[in-house]
Amino acid sequence: MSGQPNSDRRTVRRQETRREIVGASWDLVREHGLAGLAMRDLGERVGMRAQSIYSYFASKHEIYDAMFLEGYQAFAIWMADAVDGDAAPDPTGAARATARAFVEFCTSDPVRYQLLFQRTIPDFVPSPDSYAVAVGVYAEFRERLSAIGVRDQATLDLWTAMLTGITDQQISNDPGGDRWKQLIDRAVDMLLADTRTHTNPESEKA
Amino acid sequence: MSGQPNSDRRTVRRQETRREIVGASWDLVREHGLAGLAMRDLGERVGMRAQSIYSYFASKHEIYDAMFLEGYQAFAIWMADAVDGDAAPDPTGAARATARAFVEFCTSDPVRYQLLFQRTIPDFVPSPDSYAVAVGVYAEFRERLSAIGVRDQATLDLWTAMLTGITDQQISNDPGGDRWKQLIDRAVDMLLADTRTHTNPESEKA
DNA sequence: GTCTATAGAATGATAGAC
DNA sequence: GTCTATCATTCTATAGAC
Repeated sequence: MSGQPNSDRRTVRRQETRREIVGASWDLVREHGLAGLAMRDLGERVGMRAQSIYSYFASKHEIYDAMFLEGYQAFAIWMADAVDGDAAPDPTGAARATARAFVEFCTSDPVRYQLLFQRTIPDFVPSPDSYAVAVGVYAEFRERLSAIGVRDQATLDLWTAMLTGITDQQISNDPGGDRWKQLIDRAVDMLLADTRTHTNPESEKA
Repeated sequence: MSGQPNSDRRTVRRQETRREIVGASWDLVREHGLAGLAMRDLGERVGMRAQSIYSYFASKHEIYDAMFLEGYQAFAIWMADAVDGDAAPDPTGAARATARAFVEFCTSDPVRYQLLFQRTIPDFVPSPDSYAVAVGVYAEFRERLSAIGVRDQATLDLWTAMLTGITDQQISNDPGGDRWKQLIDRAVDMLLADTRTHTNPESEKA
């Protein structure tokens, strides 16, 4: 039959354990903060000694890297799902849906937001592979905004500032609540009006 | 003449050294990040052993607390100065000046912004005294926005989200530049238009 | 692959001589 | 008030037995 069945099984088992370790890491950073991830705690959580984890990941940064990659993949799926349901909605509706999806993704898991979109872990740099995925996913998001009418850089910068501003305030000053989230639609309307004023219709086709 | 001249001199000398330590702390956190402040480095910087600093501050948190207080006092002065120059400007001009002053204060010293307006040092809680000063200064800022026409909570939240969003993006993605800062006037115009739409003229006098 | 043992480097803070 | 000496803790990571 197929060659090296033992080897395959081992590979599968190994991948499962790696996933388990990454999953436990997410739990721990949600409890103790992103920088508070300790190999000892992690080992205890998955039922082995801290040193044994090095059989699966060469370093702690490699674990962060796996989380970083997983986070961006989750972001791509989340944003795709958020638009699938709507069959050709009006422009305002589409813009609101995109903005809501983005803020909801970020605030639903503050630590993940921190890992993906803020620079807060000392000395952590994503691997080239993970970074490439991140860049691709970000390009998708940019296209989504482009479809809404956000095309030039300055306008895009204004949108990202507004949406991350709402996100940050929500996370910092009303975690678990919706004090800033409920301002999303109002913010989008405001941004759309501004965008239409500042976008030259001629250059839109460029 | 006056009693206890020796004691007075000692007190003055002591205050000077405390100031020197706090100043060196600012330098160090700008170099190594807010969490990267180490007592050993600090001692080296002020020309004494790390242990000797404990004669001036009971703990590292007490040093953070002194920086926190100093930062809010600097904020109050900065914002007051920013408006003094303008003799009864038009409403839009006043709003722009306030927004520019706020963002400029924050981006001119990212670590200070982090200490004052973000929650990022593990286990650091300002002392009641310092916190009281912070609350007072924040109330002043709120009044300043109220003068611009920002009175209800939701509108205030939208303004803070926009201004901190611009600040965060500027610090994170274009440190030292002005890519987001140059959007301030546009953002203010946008916010003012929105604020006038959402504010009931009747309730403004309330 | 998991363990014990341990290296090696930081850190904040205290005790007590001077 | 400053020093030396030192404690106590925490952490990542490696070596080698089993």
